[in-house]
This record gives sequence, C-alpha cells and structure tokens, in this order.
Amino acid sequence: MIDYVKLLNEEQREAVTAAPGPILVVAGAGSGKTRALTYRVAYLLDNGVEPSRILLATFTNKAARQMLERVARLIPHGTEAIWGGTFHHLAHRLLRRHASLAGYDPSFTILDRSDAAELLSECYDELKLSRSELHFPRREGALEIFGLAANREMPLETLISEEFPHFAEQTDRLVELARLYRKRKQKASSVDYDDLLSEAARLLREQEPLREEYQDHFHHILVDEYQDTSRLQADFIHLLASGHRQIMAVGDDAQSIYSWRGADIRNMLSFPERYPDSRLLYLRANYRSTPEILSLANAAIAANRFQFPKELAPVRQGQRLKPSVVCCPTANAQASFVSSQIQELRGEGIPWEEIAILYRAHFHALELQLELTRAGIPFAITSGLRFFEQAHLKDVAAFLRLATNPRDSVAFARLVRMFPGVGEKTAGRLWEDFSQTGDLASVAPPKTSAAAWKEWVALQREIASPELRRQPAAQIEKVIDSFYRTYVESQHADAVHRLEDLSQLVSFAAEFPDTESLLTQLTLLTNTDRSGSREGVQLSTIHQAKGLEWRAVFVIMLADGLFPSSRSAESLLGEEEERRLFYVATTRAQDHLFLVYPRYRASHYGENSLRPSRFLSEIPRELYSDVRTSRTG
DNA sequence: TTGCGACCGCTTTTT
DNA sequence: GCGGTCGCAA
Repeated sequence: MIDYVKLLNEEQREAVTAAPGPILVVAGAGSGKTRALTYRVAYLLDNGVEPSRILLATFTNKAARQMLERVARLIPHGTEAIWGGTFHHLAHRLLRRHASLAGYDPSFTILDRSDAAELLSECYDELKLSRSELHFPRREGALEIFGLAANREMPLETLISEEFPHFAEQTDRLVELARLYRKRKQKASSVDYDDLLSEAARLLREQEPLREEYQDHFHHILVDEYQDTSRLQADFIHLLASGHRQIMAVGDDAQSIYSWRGADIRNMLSFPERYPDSRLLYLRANYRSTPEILSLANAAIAANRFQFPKELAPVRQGQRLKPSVVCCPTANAQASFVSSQIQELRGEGIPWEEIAILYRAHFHALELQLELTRAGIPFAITSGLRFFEQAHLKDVAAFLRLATNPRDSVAFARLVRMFPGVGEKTAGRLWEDFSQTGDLASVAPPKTSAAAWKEWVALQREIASPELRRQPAAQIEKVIDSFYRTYVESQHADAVHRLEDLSQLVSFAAEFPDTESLLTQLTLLTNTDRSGSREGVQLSTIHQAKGLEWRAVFVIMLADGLFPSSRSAESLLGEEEERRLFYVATTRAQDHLFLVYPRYRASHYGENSLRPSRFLSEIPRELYSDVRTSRTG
C-alpha cells in the first residue's frame, strides 16, 4: 500500500484522496500536478476501481506515456487496461470501434495536416480558385479557420465575421470550400484531426444507448492541462463524464498557451457552473525552482489582467543566485554567450541533459545550432520537421494506406505520381478509372509506365493480403525491396539517409499487430519524441517544453517582435498569451535562469535593430542581475 | 500535360 | 533562405 501521507503534501493529498464528485484542481507550475494525477490514479486502483473504468486524457503523447508509466511503477498489475491517451487518441478509439454506427467504414484513414492540405487543393481546383488568390486564405489558412470553427463548435460564418473580418466578403466561398472538403473526405473515407474529436462527440450525442453505455462504463475521468482544452474537447469529455460525474480536471490558467488552436480558458472558469457541486482545490507549493527564480516568474505573470491571481510559494531555500538578464550585441554574440555559459555550467558539474535552451519559434535557434556544433557541445533539438512527416516516410505509408483503405484518394494520388509521366491531371484520371472498377489492374497507365504499373499492382495486391496486414513491418520491407528503393535512388541524392530512415520505420512497425494501428500511430504520434535523442543540451520551443524542467534554462531571443512575436503582440489577448508563454519558459528552470536578447540580428531583409522584450521591462530591477556581453562573436 | 526554372512572399506555436 | 506557385518549353 502506498504511503500517501509521507509522499504527498497536504494540498496534493487532498486532491489525491478526494471523495467522489467533480473536482477542479488549479495547479501552479512545478507544484506536482503530474504527481497528483498519477497518485490519484494509483489511489483509485488501490481502492478497488477497475483499471478499465478509468479514463485519463492528456494533451500530448508524451504526457500520457509518462503518467501511465509512473502509475505502472506504483501499481504493478493491470494498468494497461486504463483508457489513457491524448484527446485525439481517445476519440479515435471510440470512432474506430463504432465506425459503422457513426457512418464510417471501419478502416477509415486519418489525414495529417499535409494530407488535408492535399485534399483541400482539389477543392480549390474544383472551385476554380487560384491557390494564391488575393484576399482569400491559402490552404493552410483555410484549414486553420476550419479547425478553429470545429474546436469552438461555431458556425463558420460566425467565426469569420468575429475573428477574420478581413475575409468577410469571402464567407460564401469559404463555406462552399468547407462543404466540398467535407464531401471529399467522406468519399475518401478519411477524417482529419478535428473530425476525430467532433465525430466522436457527434456519435455520443446522437446515439443515446451508446452514450449511456460509456457514461456508465467510466467511473472516473481525469483530465490533464484543462486550461488548454477547446470547447469541443471539454464537451467530448463532458459527454463521457456526465454519468457518474466523477471528473477531476487539472490545470493552470497561467499556462494556457494554445488559444490559437481553440483552447478556451472559459472551460476552467465555467467548470463550477457545468458541475454545480464541484470542489475547487489548489496546488500552490512550488517544488521546482529557487525562490529567486520563482519571484521573477510571479512578477512576470502579474501584468496579465485575465487570470486567477495566485502566488506560488517556494518550497526550496534561497540560494542568493538571481536570474540573469543578458544583453548581447548580436545574435551571434548571444549564441557564443550561451555556449560559453554552458561550458561553465558543465564545469560546475551540471550534465548537458540538465541544460535547456528555449525559444519562441524554431528559426530563433539557427545561430545557436551553428555555434554549439562549432564548440563541440552535444545537443538534441525538437525540430520543426517531424520524422513521420518527411516525404519518403509518407510515400511508404501511402502503400499501406491504400492497402487498408482502397478509397484513400490522397494516398492513391501520392503513389501514382511517383510514376514518370503522371502528374496532377493524369493522377485524377487514373483515380476516376480506379474508383469505378475498384481494380488497379484494369486501369490503363501512361505507356511509359506500363511495366512498372504492373509490378506495383502485384505489390499492392500482395501487401493487402490478410496475413501481411497483420505484419506491417513485412509490408514495408516488401514495398522497399520491390519498388521504393529504386525510386528513391533515382529521385534523391540523399537516398542512403532516406533508406536508413525507412529501416527505422521497419523496426518501429514491428511493434504493431496490424497495419491499421501502425498507420494510426504514424498520424497521431506526430510528436517529436520519436527521433528525439535525449542526449546533450536540449533545444526546444517553449510550447514543446511545457511540463518539463531542467537545472539550467536559457530563454533566448527575448526581443520585441520575436518574443512577443510581432503578430501576437497586436491584440491584448495575444499579448497576454505571449506573457503566459514567457511564464511557462521561466518556470521550467530549477537552479539557473538566463534571459537573453540580442540588440541586432541579421534577417533576410537586412540588419535589424531590436529592442528588449517588453516582458523584461515588466520585471522589477532588483529581481535579476544585469549582464552585458562584449562585442565579440 | 508534365516538369523545370524563375520568381514571389513570408517567417509562430501542434494534436 | 526556403517552399510554394506560376509560366513556359518540350
């Protein structure tokens, strides 16, 4: 039996052992939020709750995995039956299981961002819209608007007039575009990320017996990072939770940083209205940071108007080492300052892995990567390029997609365009032919590709066999051996690297029982933690650093226009979110915190003079020490 | 109709 | 500095 009294502080213990009923836990940064959640799950299991009756929803794959692993360490048996995962995973699980009831083929495909953009391109063509038409959003922009509408559960028209008034005149065409897009997804038996959530929610809303079954099934629902849930996500959870109404939502309003993707802080604020008998608990003791770092963080967030004001209290003793604010003449000087400071920290015995460099946007880390490489400091970067989104991996996945879902037009188009002489138009015509007969062999490809086509048809048939569909790794090997190796060697100078990635994919695939679950993971596990090496100094965006901690943290490029980014700083709400992002960054640090900015940075437009971030000027002078670096670098 | 080269515009964050 | 888009030649 776990000794909850010894292992938890009073506030944590109250949350962990709370009696049944709806509970909102407002948990500050570094207050042991994950600890409280994992112990809560353990506590429930300890008290005889069946694992399969517990649902644990998180935002990222990493958070889900971490918590489930920790629970498994506390309670050795049966924890794999817990319904744990990201909102998208959980929604997917429901939708896949009850696909027919929801009006889908059970082998539907999940479209990632670029697949969705591909399908949307076809809709632009159908509407005879140029892909770069003036005063009309491009594909990515349109997808963003559609996604926001879905997550806010708002009609497109309303969203456009409220948030995108500059597109108001295009409302009709955007609505039409959305309709075509929906139709094409349906035809291709495909769903995008937002559909996973909204279709699962619709399923539960419309199918009363099913809803009641699940409401009855889940005895305990726990939600992590509640401040970052969208209305759609909160409603999805609510649909599942309104049976036993034993929901524990944990979050920190000061760390809400995803409003651009539909996160709505009102979910947290209105929790007591949605669940009138709910209790509000606080975790306010910060275990992570020195008092000096915490004072700075508290001061940093104080300027926000829209928040539950709360002071975090340090558990740790003062070490009299204030955070540093460092002014560097240039971005290169900033890089060399960080680099030499890292060497120093290393000299004090701090391992590389305990040092992180955080920034607002990926491109802010450019100079730094060069400098660290030059200095021979090992580092790992959570790159913007995701492993599974690279062209060659998507190419290979397309073979498998078509094998499981013959209606997947996006995969089909991707495949046939690998043949010489096949472009957009021909791909479309081949698809017409194929979807009519349903037989690849009866489709007539361009003459130049006839032989290769035949070979492909045979391959496609082979990997679609029931045995091979239970061995995704073998499928991929066949694809590479019979077809793709030759293709990639003829197309790409760096074929060797690409083939290496593919052999990584083979070993990854070996862990899956069937093609379908592999493909699901490929699209839902877009997280960087796949290829991400944990060795060396960690370079990360602040968004990706959420929930993590390091002994030493550098926040770089703290210059107005970069952080806060010029686009977000235009509105008050945008600026407040940037400030929360700054708060998230500073609260990652345990012992050392450096806030660094350059005065000049060479951009593609030329040399730019920069001003220190407005967030720095909001911090009382006595809370940090000022450092100025020389003009070297 | 494809595929290549020139040019344009933009540069935030992610399941 | 790059990816995407468009125009043009084959």
